[in-house]
Amino acid sequence: MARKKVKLAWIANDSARRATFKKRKKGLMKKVSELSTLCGVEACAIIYGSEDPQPDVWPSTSSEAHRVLTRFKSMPEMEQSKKMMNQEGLLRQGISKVKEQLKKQQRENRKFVLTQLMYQTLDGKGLPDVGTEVLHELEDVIEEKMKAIEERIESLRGATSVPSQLINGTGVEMEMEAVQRQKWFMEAVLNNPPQEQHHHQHQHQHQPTVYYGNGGDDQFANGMPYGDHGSWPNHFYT
Amino acid sequence: MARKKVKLAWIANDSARRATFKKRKKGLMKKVSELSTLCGVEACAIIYGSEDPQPDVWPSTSSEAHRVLTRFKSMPEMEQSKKMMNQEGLLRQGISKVKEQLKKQQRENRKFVLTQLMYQTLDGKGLPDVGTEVLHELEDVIEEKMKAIEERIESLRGATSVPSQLINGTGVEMEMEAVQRQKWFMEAVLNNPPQEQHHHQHQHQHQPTVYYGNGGDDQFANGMPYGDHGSWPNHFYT
DNA sequence: ATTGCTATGTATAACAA
DNA sequence: TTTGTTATACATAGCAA
Repeated sequence: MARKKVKLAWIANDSARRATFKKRKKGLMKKVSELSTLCGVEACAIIYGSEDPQPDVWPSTSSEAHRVLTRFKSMPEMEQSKKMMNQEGLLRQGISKVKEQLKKQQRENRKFVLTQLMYQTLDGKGLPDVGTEVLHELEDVIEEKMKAIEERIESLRGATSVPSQLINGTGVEMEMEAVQRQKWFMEAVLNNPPQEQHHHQHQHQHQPTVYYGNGGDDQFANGMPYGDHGSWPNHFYT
Repeated sequence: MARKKVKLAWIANDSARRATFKKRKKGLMKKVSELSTLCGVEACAIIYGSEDPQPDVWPSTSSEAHRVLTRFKSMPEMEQSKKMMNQEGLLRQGISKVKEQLKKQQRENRKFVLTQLMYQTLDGKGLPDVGTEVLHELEDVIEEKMKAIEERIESLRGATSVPSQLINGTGVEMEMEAVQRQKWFMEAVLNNPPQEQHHHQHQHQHQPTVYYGNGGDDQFANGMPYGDHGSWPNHFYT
């Protein structure tokens, strides 16, 4: 069972490496042939086994292979290297991937935090001293939540043909009301000229870690709402 | 959703074919590079797009590609680019940096989620069905919180020489009690033989994204608690 | 080493935005 | 068209015979 994720590195164990090589070579050849067939393009793969001086080649008929190779070699190097997928390309791809993940997570984080904020307020904890931008985001979250609730009600009414009276008791409507109230509250807050926000720089010393970064698209920026850019979740308690 | 078995034949539809070509080419390149890395063999792939006269090629530098091709044609070897190493090094460094951030954030996330969990339980919401490992983590968070509270009390007593009676009313002691209660509750839970945790494989379909990877220290793993690996935050509400 | 098996990791087809 | 998402098909690591 393929239980591990397989470290992308030279496999030291001899027999394991050979086994992997065999399996993967086969798979690779299949892929090349598939690509060639499905998309009707010329393709070629050459693989040298560690010991065998005889490489495995696709396509099988060397005439075809030679055709591809010749075509390749007959073109100036400058042009050749343009589209080459090299280690560098793969690495860049890797970075992008991680960075993408990071951003994705940050988005999810923010949403989670906002949801928490919403429920806290619903619980009567009061809304922390957040900026207008945050309030707008909150609004979006609430809207989304409302929509979800409405859909839930719809499905209850429609799919199972439940009499509307029976929906009482599911708690859905109460929740909806609460959210609705919250929404109005939000609007009220937003329509009030927001006071100047101080940045009590040194009152947050006991907060956990604080990252810098601004959520822009800089190389390695971090967009978590935790930063020093406004008042945030850590203010809720403690 | 890959619902079809994909007939192994030329894809007539133009845009579909292009899309497939793009995806599969990328996958193929990755495979080639993996094979080369894992088994330490020389390999090369050349793919001509149906329109672009420029082929996509692996491996990296044209010199490397040529080396393979040349070997295939029994020709002298070409030299290796050295600039590559530097570039590669820098890129790897970049990946490390981003990955580190990712991990840091993940830790932070987890802590935040745990804190929320703690307060939710304090609010009498009840503890969700989490595993023992999570409970242990919760314990740590609570401990840390207790410590912070105690320190706060100390500073109040010491620094400003406030009579202990006046500390009542700051809410600190009440909170401390609550946390203490919580702690005991935790211990009670922990001492109860934890029920077998099912992994309702197909009951979480509405969870957000699930990444591959297992949170180990693999190349591009993702260790967020959000995944499919247990019961988590999304279960708290709605 | 080879073959066969199966639990997992990955690739990607069909959609959706 | 590109990008993102999800359900499936597919590839293959680790084992055992």
